[in-house]
Amino acid sequence: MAKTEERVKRSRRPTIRDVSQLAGVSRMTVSRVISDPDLVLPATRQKVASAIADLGYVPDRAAGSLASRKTGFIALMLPTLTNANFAAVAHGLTEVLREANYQLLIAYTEYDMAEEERQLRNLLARRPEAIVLTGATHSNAASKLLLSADVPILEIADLPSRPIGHVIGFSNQEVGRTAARYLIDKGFTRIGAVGATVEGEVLDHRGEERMRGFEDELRYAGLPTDAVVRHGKAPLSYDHGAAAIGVLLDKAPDCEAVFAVSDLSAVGVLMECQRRGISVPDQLSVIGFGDFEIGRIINPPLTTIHVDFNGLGQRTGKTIVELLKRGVSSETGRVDVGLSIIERKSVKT
Amino acid sequence: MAKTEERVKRSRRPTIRDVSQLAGVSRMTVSRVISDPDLVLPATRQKVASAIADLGYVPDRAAGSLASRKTGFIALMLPTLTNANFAAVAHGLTEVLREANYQLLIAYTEYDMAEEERQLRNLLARRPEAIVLTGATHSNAASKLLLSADVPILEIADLPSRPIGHVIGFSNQEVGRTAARYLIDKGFTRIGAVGATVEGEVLDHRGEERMRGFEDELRYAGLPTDAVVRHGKAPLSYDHGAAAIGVLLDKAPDCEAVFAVSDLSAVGVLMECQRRGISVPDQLSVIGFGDFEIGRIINPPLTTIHVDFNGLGQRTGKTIVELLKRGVSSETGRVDVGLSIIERKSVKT
DNA sequence: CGCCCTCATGTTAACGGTCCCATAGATTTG
DNA sequence: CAAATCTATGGGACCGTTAACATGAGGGCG
Repeated sequence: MAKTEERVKRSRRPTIRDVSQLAGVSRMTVSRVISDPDLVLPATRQKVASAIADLGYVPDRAAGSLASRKTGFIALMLPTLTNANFAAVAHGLTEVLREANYQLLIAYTEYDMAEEERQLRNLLARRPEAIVLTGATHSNAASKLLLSADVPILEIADLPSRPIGHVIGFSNQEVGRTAARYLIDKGFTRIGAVGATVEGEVLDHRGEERMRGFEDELRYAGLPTDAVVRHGKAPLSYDHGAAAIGVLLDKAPDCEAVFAVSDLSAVGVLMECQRRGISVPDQLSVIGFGDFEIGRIINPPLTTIHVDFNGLGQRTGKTIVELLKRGVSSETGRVDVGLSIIERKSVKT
Repeated sequence: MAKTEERVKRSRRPTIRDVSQLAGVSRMTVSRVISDPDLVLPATRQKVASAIADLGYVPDRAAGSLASRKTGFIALMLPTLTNANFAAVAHGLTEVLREANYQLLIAYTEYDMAEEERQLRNLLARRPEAIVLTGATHSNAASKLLLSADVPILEIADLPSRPIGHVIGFSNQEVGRTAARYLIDKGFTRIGAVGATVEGEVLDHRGEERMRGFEDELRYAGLPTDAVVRHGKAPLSYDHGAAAIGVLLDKAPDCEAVFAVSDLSAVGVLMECQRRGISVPDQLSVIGFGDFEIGRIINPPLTTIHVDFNGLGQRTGKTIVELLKRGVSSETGRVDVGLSIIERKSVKT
């Protein structure tokens, strides 16, 4: 009178065992109805399905993960969620992964490398089947953790020279260079830029790459780089641009054209110029990066460098699905999704 | 020569067993070093710690969850991630939950109720210890699932009349009413609004509540509601506002003041007005909702209704931590975080 | 000096699924 | 028509961890 009849336990969540008993089949059959119904006779399937419905059974993926060694998690590490382009990446990624029944595990680092490491450790404990990282700069410890994780690693939104996994991205340096070339070709000679500072633990590597590319190209053209201003810290936003352009104009009042490492900053620049009565593009030309929606709507519409972030997310998702379908493949792909200039009205022609 | 000595298995991930053998202690001791180090003698702790480091051991939370019946997951369901205010909620929530070592599981529905149900089922299979929902309108099946989940449910960013769990939010109707009252008090009599349509499965309940509150207040004041325009579908954005104000002005060219259910739309309205040479606020006053950063930076700065979304997220996080600490408590709290008008320059005084 | 505590650690049995193999009946095949 | 193959289902071990209880060594105390 012990063992068997302790159904007295008041209302825990139903398990697969409860379902199997109610349906009069084995646990394994229930499991099959859930994960691959075609293996089960329609009549049996029906019995099981109604037992599931009656009990309100919801399978426990933690138990399933443990047994099958597949968690269905994909880890995504972002600098921040409060940036439309990163959100777009997450969005595109989800779209694709949803279909394949993967669940995204999102962590964000606030551009802080120590935090990245902590977050990574947390994520790894969940045994993701693939790991997606934004940007290519990681601490040593982080790299070691990643390497020993033994799952596909995807580095996106960058084009690192020494990647540790698959790469799907674009060159942030090239973004900077393209912006510079564009302005130089328009005939400007007094050219500046605004970005974030690079001190401390909290920094925006990808933005800094864009700044460097920009400076390189100015130098290459024999132009001065003294109007390239690093001000405030990531994440960049409208206020950043408004403040930074002030600093820039103090330093170089004769500046004719400016590159902002983010459209958000660029919009801040535009608004500050309106306030100061500086006409864009007549007195100052502005080019941004990111092609945020606001740039299209603002007056004057913002000339910017576009990258298809949503598509980048989708592409990453497809790669992951592909990779996981055909087992481990350690050949590391490298995809450059490229970039394009969107010419609008904020640069004088 | 069987059983014991099959360490030949080439390099699976190390388990707690490997660590315990290397450190010469039991598995339980390793477990304690990880989850509550104070229970273990410093010397032992040290041995274990270095075994962990040597092997690069990372615990498997799926196994841990199964055994301890605690997953450390908190589920968050949002309409979309591409909205700064929802992102801010996620942000505030994470800040708090990080400390307490919970991992956020984010799902988004694209304002689609069928999708909400699917997502909910996925989330539930992960056994979250609490579930956070935005908005208070759910399908019947979803409500049933939620109720039987037997974990705290928090409904946020709304103030439902018949809540199914804890509520931390504000009244979206009150937002609409407040906006209307503000414009009425300013002496306007020809007042309109722009929001999204309400047809089909995909809709923005919370936005619609704001519209209703607005209409109610107009009616209460004896004013016509024919300039309240529902156009396009959620998620709202800049383009929405630009398009919707066109529709509104066709219908009611004499409109003096307009409420946009989202700042994003409001900014679109402002920009479209600039393009059409309509002076804001001289010819048309505009008030928005959400206090998005862009509204502060734009010219003229946007008058809007502010809700502290980041704080709302934090508060939600704290409530969850509190709730989980002191075991199940089924008393359902109700917190109104309130709202405030931010007067800037887009409404004529 | 025996007794009882406390503290550090070990032992055992779950947790809720799925993998792998076995089995019995139905169906094909030479 | 016996053997081989296929189909639908079942049985048991196992995934990696922790809860709960057991154990044994040391310390304080009357």
